[in-house]
Amino acid sequence: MISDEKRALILDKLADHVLAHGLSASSLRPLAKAAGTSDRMLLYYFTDKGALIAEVLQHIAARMVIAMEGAAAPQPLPLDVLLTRLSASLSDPGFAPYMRVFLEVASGAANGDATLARIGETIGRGFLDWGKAQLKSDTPDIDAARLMVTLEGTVFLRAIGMGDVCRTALGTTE
Amino acid sequence: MISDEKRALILDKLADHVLAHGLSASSLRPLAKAAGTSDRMLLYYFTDKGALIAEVLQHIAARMVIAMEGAAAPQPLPLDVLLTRLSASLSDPGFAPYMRVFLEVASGAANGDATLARIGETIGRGFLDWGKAQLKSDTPDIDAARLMVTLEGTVFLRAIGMGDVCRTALGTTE
DNA sequence: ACATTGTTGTAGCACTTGCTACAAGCGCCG
DNA sequence: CGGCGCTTGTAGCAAGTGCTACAACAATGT
Repeated sequence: MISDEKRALILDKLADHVLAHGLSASSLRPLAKAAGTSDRMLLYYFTDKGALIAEVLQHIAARMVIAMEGAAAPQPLPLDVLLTRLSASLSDPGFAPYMRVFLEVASGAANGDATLARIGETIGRGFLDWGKAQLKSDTPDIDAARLMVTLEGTVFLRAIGMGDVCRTALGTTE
Repeated sequence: MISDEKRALILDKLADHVLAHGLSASSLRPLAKAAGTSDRMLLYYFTDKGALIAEVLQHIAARMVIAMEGAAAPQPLPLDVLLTRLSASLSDPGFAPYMRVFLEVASGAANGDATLARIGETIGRGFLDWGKAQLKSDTPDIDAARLMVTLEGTVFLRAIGMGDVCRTALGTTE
């Protein structure tokens, strides 16, 4: 087998590459080069390309959770305030890559990839729960769902150059 | 050159294939088979794969506009009513394929494909205007933006199996 | 010292990708 | 009829895809 540290190190570099270039540019040889090894070895470590991608995405999700904890507000906030705050965070250059791959995962899932669908849902549910914890609301479930829907909508629209529409919808100027 | 009718007929079949199988499964040879011709001929008709995809997506967008006109309400509706109506329409099996490729276009755009970004924005702006025309509102621009953000959010979330969250956010039961 | 086991490099396979060279067929005008 | 240009089929290329066979190496325990 392989040592856990080495595996974690490789996963880290693989995650970097996927976050920087997207899933569609993540075939075995580029990934191997990014991780400082060979495609041959990647398959030795992860058996399958599917398994590899699954692990890398889990790794990326874990990183995202950590990044989100750093972005958490000190106390719960009402929906509209949280919306503008998080909407700004999501377009932050440190955070945008996560949204890009999240979007790519969703697209793959919509096209029938069951693995991507499963991972996407896991990430999404985590995000939803995290949002609910940030919310000050009498109806936390409903508001968390609204938060989530709106935020993913802005991710979608910003991807096609309609960030202005997001700003209009949220009533923000910057 | 090629006759306009023949071109339109081929575009139709290409659009069918893209709507059914997605952009990622739309390489030249499958597309050619779907259109009843050869990859050689597709490149003869469209010069480039990029140009081909661009034309097919425009064609798909035009079809979507027609489909949306059929789904228009007889008179303007307030935001919340329109939201539940359209949200249901978007998951309709006749409409969902358009949302799937729209999502794929957005994902490609987010990953740096300028052509997809341009086409995605064109489609999105058309959708936004159409929504505004359906709205009964004192602040049509704001409400149209909110409509759009929310709808695309539901498309995103449904792709990863979180349709329940969409229902919670919109307060619908079915 | 030796055999066994785990790790790695080299080379390659079978396939798909977008695209092209070449030539054969086609109709059309002189 | 002859030539000319538009259309189309055959075949193929160079690059990239996931994956594998095979052998060499290193480590390790007996």
